Amino acid sequence: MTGPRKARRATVHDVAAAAGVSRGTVNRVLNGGYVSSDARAAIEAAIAQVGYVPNRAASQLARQRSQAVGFLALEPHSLLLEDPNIGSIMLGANAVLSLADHQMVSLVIDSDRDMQRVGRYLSGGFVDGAIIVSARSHDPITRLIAEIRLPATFVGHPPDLDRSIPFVGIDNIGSARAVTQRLIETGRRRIGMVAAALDRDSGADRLTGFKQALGDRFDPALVVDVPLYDYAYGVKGMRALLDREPTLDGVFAASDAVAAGALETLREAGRRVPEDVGLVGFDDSSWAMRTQPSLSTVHQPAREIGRHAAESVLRQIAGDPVEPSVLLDSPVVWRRSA
Amino acid sequence: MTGPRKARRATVHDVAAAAGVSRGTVNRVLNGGYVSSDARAAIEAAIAQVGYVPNRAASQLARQRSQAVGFLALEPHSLLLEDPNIGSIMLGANAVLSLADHQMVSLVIDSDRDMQRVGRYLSGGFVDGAIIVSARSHDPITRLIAEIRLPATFVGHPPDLDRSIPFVGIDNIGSARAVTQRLIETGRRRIGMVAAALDRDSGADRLTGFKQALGDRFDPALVVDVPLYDYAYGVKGMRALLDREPTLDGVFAASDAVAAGALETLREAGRRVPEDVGLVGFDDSSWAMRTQPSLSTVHQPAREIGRHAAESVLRQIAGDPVEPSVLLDSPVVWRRSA
DNA sequence: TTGTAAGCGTTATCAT
DNA sequence: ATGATAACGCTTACAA
Repeated sequence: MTGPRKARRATVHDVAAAAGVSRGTVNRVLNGGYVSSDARAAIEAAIAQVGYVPNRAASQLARQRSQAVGFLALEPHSLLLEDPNIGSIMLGANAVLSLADHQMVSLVIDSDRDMQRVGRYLSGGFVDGAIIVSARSHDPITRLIAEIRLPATFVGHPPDLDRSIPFVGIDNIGSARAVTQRLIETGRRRIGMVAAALDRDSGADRLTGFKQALGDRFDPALVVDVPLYDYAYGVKGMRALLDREPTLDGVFAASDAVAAGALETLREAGRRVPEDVGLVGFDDSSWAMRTQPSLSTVHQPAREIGRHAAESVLRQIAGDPVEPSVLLDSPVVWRRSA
Repeated sequence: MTGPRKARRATVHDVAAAAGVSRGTVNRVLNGGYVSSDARAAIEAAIAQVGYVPNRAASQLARQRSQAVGFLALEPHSLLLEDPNIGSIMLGANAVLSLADHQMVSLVIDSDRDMQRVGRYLSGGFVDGAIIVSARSHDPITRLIAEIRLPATFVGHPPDLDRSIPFVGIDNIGSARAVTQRLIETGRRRIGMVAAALDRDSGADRLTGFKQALGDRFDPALVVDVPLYDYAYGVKGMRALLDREPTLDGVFAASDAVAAGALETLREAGRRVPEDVGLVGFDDSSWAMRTQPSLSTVHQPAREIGRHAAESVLRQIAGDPVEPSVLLDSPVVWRRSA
């Protein structure tokens, strides 16, 4: 219970002394190399005895790499708290980084101050690469990364992408088209959309897909848009839509959270789903299974996305060629809401 | 577009050369100290000109500290994906660390391999301290932290706490008692509990509070317990409870997720909430507002918890005294389910 | 197979 | 106010 607040940590030097060999030899048993079994045994004993733990900062400085990869989510806090996919993306990415013996460090950016500090962290050589979720290319971090040529890949398609940074994502347009298409096929005639986050590529693309599916029958009056992928905005958007077009019988909500809000509004308005109105969402997030009825939606292969992003970064770090973009399959899953 | 894969980065040395001064002087403008304004101007110009960015690994090595604090969530992936509070805790912690110019790095532990690697990371001097969410003291990481005397504080009360590590949390027993109490006061006579995660202190404490509130009227037959705080287990637990005691009119679910599952089961069984059965949860997570009706529950001040934890770690790093434990207020919030 | 020594980029001490 | 210079702990040629 007593003792120095911070004991001096044993170094390679101490191990070498304890084992009666040179530091070079110690390093060889640590990092692989030719060592006699006598020496190896002595050194391993010494390591245990003095309680040696390597100092990564020193190693990083000498090697000029950190064996760490940053994971950044660039978004108002809401992302971290609300986004159903981000956790899975992290886990997917971590799984492959872990296998490659890289430490994933996730950095939260929640203020300008954070932005600055993280910038310094990244440029400080603390990570060999980075995975960036939902960046826009005017983000300071994005510029910084391009500038310092840090191996990085985006998750999601930044709108005006810096072509030098690869990305992995899904085909929002195609999936939105597909999900709308089925709404049409199941006989809905007046189909509206609660679009969201049109300032992001994902939001804009989902609207584009919706338009494409409807073709000539597309009616701009049947689209309302809200700023965020969010339950409360789903409520708001659906109310507006219902005001404009009380006879509507199909709705594409830009995300499951939005769909959940829309569902609540429809219920309040006395519309049954799916009997009176067919409703589809996007994301296949935890919302989708929790609503009553469960939501038909587009599945995002979040885990896979994370894996691919990590692989892409690792390849860049290794200096291997990478695909500038990969789009993963995001199939429509039909449940009960449409 | 062309150029070296990785440009050599400018160092203090380069800056010094470009400004025609010594490295010492450069360092002084970087880290504060007496510098003539001439020199300062020249150096600042040189910094911009050569594009100097400090190397944190070198700095860390020299200073023997990293200005970084680790954030670890020790739990099966589910935590990261499901736990509604963890994001808020992170944000709260990050806010205070950020103000103190510390980088929060969150490390995911999702496998034994991760555990090992993170262990090395922590002992490698990459962080000056750590915040640990939901550890148990037999966790290897917990032992390690105690061993290397890394400044750390727990979030949540580890069951058999290593007294040398402070913690911040809430009073699970008291809050469970309070929430059960109100169930009693509103006239419920046959009150059951879907307990969960009894192998954790939070789970066990909530059950204890429940017992305390009921006193003599506590009936062990009205408690079922499930392994995890989870919707699916809520369904399962509630079914079991209903089988045992069809006449029950009040239920305390160990978490909002569990309560949501229980709610669904009650609905399927034709019981109206709150008319036939009063239901309360715990956490005040996003579930609470999403269910129909919304859940009465116990509010966890997650943001505050994060802040306190961060402050505690910073104080330890600074060598200041810290409270061995702080319990934050977790008020009951009444909504519509009871 | 093992030892030696020169870095890696900063910081800190001590003269000047 | 400024300039040398020695750490910091590890890696990596190169010698032996």
